[in-house]
Amino acid sequence: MALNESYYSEHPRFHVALDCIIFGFDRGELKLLIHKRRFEPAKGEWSLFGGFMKEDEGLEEAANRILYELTGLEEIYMEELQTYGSIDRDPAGRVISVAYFALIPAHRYSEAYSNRYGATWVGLKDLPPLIMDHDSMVEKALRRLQRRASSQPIGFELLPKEFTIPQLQALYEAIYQSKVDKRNFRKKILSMGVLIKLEEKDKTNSRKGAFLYSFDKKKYRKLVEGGYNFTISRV
Amino acid sequence: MALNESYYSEHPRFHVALDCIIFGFDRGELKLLIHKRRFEPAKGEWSLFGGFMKEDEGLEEAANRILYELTGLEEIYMEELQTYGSIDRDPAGRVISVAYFALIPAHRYSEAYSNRYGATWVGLKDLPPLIMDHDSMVEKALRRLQRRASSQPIGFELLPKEFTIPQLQALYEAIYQSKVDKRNFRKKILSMGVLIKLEEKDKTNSRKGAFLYSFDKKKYRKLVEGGYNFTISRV
DNA sequence: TCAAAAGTGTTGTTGATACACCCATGA
DNA sequence: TCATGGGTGTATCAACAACACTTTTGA
Repeated sequence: MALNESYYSEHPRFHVALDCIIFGFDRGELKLLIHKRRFEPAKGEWSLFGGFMKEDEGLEEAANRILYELTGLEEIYMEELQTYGSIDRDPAGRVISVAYFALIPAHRYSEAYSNRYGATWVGLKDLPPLIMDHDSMVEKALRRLQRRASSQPIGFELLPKEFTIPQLQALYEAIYQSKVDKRNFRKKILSMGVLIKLEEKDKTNSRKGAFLYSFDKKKYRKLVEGGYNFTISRV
Repeated sequence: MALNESYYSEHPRFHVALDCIIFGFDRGELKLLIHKRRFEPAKGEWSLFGGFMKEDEGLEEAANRILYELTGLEEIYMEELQTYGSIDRDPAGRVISVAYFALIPAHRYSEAYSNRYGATWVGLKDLPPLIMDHDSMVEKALRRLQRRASSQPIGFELLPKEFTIPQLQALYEAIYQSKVDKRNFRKKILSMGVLIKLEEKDKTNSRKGAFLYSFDKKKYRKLVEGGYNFTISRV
């Protein structure tokens, strides 16, 4: 800190906040975890989850802390989305906010946390207006999700360890917000050879039941090392 | 500011800096604009260009200011790369740095600025070690540039308004760091219909001379609106 | 027995790749 | 006249898109 003072002290300092755009997939719908803000300004309005960075933590660390506090989950998929720093983005003062985009397996998110923090899963189509620039963060996050989903196997972050192909397809349809051809989808995803077919079927959605699969992370890693490109086309 | 005090004042504040990864293309080589740092810590070592954000400017504004001060150029292609905020990234104190990735037409960059700021164009392959986490910024920026170049027509940001196809191809080869087939490249780029063939030839590189082209921005915009996807494959 | 979701192949089209020779020109 | 870089076309292959019927089973 002594150094800090001597070299940089003539420069202004800013509050640094983090906002998390948290996606989940539940009942065939892509959802966002939001809540009603509990402090001024804009108390009571819908908002993303966020918090201020502390003196003794790094950025990523802070984002992980906030996600952990909110969900009790660790090792969540998370990446930086963008940093927002307009002068007047927060009416209560100058705040630089780093937006993070996270995917959580909704089934692992417990109600207990929901009650504690007033968190609510809201379908993307039923999203209320959010405070400040949070709407544009969500918009950008969705575009990022769409791009990522088509070039990296991140869909699996949103599903249980064991899932069916129709479930996976429904997830992609929710992300792309468009229908996908059943046969082509199966062919493509299975041809990559990164799904492990299990013995059991899941019968919650049909009488016939659909086979369960799991994602073979190791095999995927090897493919990537060999230059393989995961792609699921958008239309 | 009154509000700021009342609501947020219990939270710490941080220095916010910006670092610019500035690419240029000159003599068939992809280059980076760097300089020897003029203040402590790490004075005299190679560094990206950067600066601290001021109280009365937004993030993008600050990035544009820094680029303008350094190059005298406006309307430069620029996008946020990532925000770096490890606790110990700067030995002199806690600084959150937002890294920006910029493309400038090297031919428009004047020597005058170079002298004033000690700026130097260095080929990517001859890059000296940079201070702090700047090396990883550059690495990430290069990957970003490669991805962008293959899906958006940003190559033109690095070339003069009028350029030849061999020049354009050399640029792509420099970005991808690999050779590209001449005939396939031509076919692909011309089939998109966003290049306008001019009358003149450029004879600086061959006796025969190569026809000059310019990029048709309007046509490109229309194509994009119609759902067109610019792609130039990587290999 | 029937409703509802799971599962299955083929064909045409398109885009990517690989590849070798002639052209124009100034020195 | 020749050395240098500019310019051109075709054939093969892989990936994508379109498309309709059968299977299973619980109610």
